[in-house]
Amino acid sequence: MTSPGLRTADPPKPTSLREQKKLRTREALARAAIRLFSERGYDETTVEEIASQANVSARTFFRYFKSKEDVIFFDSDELTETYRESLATRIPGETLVDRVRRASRDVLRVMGYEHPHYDVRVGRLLLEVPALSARMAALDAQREDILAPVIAEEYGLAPEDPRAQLAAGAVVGSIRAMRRRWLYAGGVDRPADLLDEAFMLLRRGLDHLND
Amino acid sequence: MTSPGLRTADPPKPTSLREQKKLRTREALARAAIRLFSERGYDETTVEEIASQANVSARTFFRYFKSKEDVIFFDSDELTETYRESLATRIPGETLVDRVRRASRDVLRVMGYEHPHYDVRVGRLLLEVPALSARMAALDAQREDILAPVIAEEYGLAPEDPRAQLAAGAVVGSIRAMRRRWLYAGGVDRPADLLDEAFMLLRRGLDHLND
DNA sequence: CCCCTACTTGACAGCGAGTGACAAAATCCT
DNA sequence: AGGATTTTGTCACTCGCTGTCAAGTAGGGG
Repeated sequence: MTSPGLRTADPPKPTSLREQKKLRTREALARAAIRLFSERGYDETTVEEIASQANVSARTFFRYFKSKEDVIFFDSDELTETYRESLATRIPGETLVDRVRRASRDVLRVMGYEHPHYDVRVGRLLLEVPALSARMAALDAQREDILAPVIAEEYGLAPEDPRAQLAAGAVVGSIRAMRRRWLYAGGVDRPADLLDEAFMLLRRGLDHLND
Repeated sequence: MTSPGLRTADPPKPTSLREQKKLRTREALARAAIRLFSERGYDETTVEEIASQANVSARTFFRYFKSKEDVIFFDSDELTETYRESLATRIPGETLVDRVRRASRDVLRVMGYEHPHYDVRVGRLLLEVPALSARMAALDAQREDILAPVIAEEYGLAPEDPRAQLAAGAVVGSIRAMRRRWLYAGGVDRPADLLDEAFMLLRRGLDHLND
């Protein structure tokens, strides 16, 4: 609904000389931004500086990213799609909780360890900088909306049943809590481990939804 | 941590002639802002216009509110305190879930029906306008931090036990989901009713935390 | 009643994010 | 190479927000 991403017409081989340069510029901007953000903070970094580090004008920055914060979230559509597809995939014998956990882990896997959100410094910015935490909240809401009908179907409820929406909210809320813990409780744990712990605890609660 | 509110020194009778005028100005600004926001949207309303409606300069607006969005959240500290105190109060025979529900209802009660957040139009802004949803997320996180040790104590866990934090995240996530439902599913239900439904469903899940 | 002090306000200047318009430069195609 | 297309830089502008400073206003003491 918000960011169209950069996935519009790659069928005709996007590897023209022009496209390569664009890709390099985009990456240079993203790298510079993330480095500056984590070094000096978000508000303390101006778009002018980011653009300068990528040997480009500030105006050009906004041609690649809709906003300053977009440089952190430009691949969020891809991750959301991964989540949706993994949730849609059913593996025989797999419980609902396991399916949700698999989907969450798939998202982490697609992100990869070099993803900026894996950086604890950047991660904290996601919670502390209003513009970023707002995007984060929107993404969580998006996942709730994806998850709710899946839960509803599993329990034979209507897609918009409030109980399913509530359960989805609880699941996403749990994940958010573990994310916060990861970022503030030393930051030593791996996100995937905390995720596992969350789902281990969620299983009992969620399994009682159809009492 | 963010907004000091307007609750600093009212013991020595804040009803001097000067204070009265300040209060009226503050209220005029808040009313004008909320009216303009809900009529024309947040981004479409400039601080200049708000100030003008209150017969005051834009500079003065920022003397009363730290930011444009603060005009919506200036009483959030009071609500957080209500939540904290209600959670700290134990009523004999009351279960934990009932206690959390009571605290949430107390917050709604203190807000009162004339509170801007009761307005569906304003409420949607809280989810859609980045600056506002970021504040909302921060408030939810704050409540999680208040709730987690309460849950921990109830189940004999350490205050920072991840299970308690996760449960708190689930509870707050559930409430957030019901809030979203209230704002988008027609907006006919009363928040308090959805809250009750949420806690009815939460009871089962939460009661299995100490398996 | 007046003046002194403290507080409040308005006007101005300035910064950074973001956008529209237009011209210059790079790239692509033939 | 030349023309069409795309990308980029520059300029100018709006709006949120802040610092500064001078002017205005209320309250207290003489």
